[in-house]
Amino acid sequence: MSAHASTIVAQPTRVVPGFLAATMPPSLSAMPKAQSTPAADPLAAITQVKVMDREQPIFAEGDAADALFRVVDGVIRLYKLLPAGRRQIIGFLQAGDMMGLAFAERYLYSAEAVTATTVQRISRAQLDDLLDAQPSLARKLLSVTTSELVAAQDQMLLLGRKTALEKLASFLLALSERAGGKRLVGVPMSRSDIADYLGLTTETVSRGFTKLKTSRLIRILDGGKVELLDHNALADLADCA
Amino acid sequence: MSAHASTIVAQPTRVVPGFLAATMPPSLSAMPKAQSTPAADPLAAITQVKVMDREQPIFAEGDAADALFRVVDGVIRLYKLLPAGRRQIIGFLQAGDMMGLAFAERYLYSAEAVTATTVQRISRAQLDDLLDAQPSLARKLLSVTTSELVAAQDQMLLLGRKTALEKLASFLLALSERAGGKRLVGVPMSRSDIADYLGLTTETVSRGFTKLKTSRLIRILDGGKVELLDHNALADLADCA
DNA sequence: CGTCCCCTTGAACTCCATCAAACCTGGTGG
DNA sequence: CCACCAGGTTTGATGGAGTTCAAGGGGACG
Repeated sequence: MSAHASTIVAQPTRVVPGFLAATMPPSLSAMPKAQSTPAADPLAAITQVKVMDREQPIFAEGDAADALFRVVDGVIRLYKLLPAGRRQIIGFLQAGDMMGLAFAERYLYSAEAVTATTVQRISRAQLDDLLDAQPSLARKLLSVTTSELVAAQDQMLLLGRKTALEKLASFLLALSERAGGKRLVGVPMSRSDIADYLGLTTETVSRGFTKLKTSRLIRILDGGKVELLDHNALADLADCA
Repeated sequence: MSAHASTIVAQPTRVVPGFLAATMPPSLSAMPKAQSTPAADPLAAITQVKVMDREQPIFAEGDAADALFRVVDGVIRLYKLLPAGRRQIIGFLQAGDMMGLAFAERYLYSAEAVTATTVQRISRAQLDDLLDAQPSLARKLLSVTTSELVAAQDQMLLLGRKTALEKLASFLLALSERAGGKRLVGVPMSRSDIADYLGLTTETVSRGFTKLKTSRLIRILDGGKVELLDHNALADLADCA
């Protein structure tokens, strides 16, 4: 089940961006400058760093949930499966995001690396201790979780009430926003990942990309990069009909 | 916008079920026996009780988010709208559930009473004070929010990857579970509410009910009650194809 | 008793899924 | 170094689940 062939390092030599990096500002994802905020991270003391290859499993739905994880670098997908094999990707995680923070015995979704990834592993027991010792941490976690809930609610609106093209436009804009609003957006996940995130099929996603391309709203570049040519038109598409 | 024609009472004379009533056990919703757990609720001291008629607005997306609410009795719907008028219901709230717990300036969804409803209003400022005074409260709220997040993820799976009939079966089972696993489930919301919750149309919901009825999986009774005739068959439908 | 609203049912359509095949691309081994 | 191969992607043709449009019940309330 969870045979992670990943490297486990004792403790990171450099401190990662401040604890709430991903959720507070639009996230300066993957900042390579070393220890910028040395005093910020209350979790740093109890983390193990794991480096993972792309397409590697991190944990699976149903595994004992004895740890949670924070993404330091790379992209991770969280997903749930139906018995028939249908997959719904719950979210893509990037630097600063956390996962596994459910107070349940077992993980309720699976996690896999999309790209080569570095994560911090935080044991549940140690986190509980830390929560006792440092009550303000609970408020930070509450804030993080609330943000996730807000994102989940937006995704419900998308899944339940948007058309294929609207979903795609929303997705690209969300990626762009997450990366700081750039015109050039990295899209490291496959068409089938995108499809399973948006409740579509790979074919429909592909056709959507083609349509956005021929409509001059985006340009598709090498290396999984997409250029947003008309941010406004995309935004119109994303929020409306 | 937010012209609530509701009664505001100073302070409840009876204490409502313990703080996490709805999320911890399958929820003994609406227990009419008076003050059962007198010492349990840390929020009781800062709440105002509001009694609302059915179909009344509580707050709207975009309103200043200066309070959060806990449902004492009745059913409430939370929803988001797309400009074109399409509606996605984010959730139905019942006794014990909370809403408005987003650390944002403004509400990110609208809330309306489905049935006649009693809610507790908790001002944000007072909650913040209470969180300072009583740090353990943050952990409880974290736990509540995490449960909501889990539910939201399940709903994403439903919206993205289930068929109309599977959605309906899942919905009925969730209602039943929430009510303690009874065969007889109260379904106080309209077909159109259900449709907007499941990402369908009223017509499809209606056809689904008919199909479940003719398949002998449910029976539709008066007063918005549904009897689940074959729990197993429904569960098969709900989790799979 | 009438009216309104919700629910149900029917018929036609449409968007997206499904099935199928060609295309591209990066990695591999000869 | 290049041909080959495997995987993902794109494009095409067809079909179906669910929507849309439309009309007919049925219950609650005045």
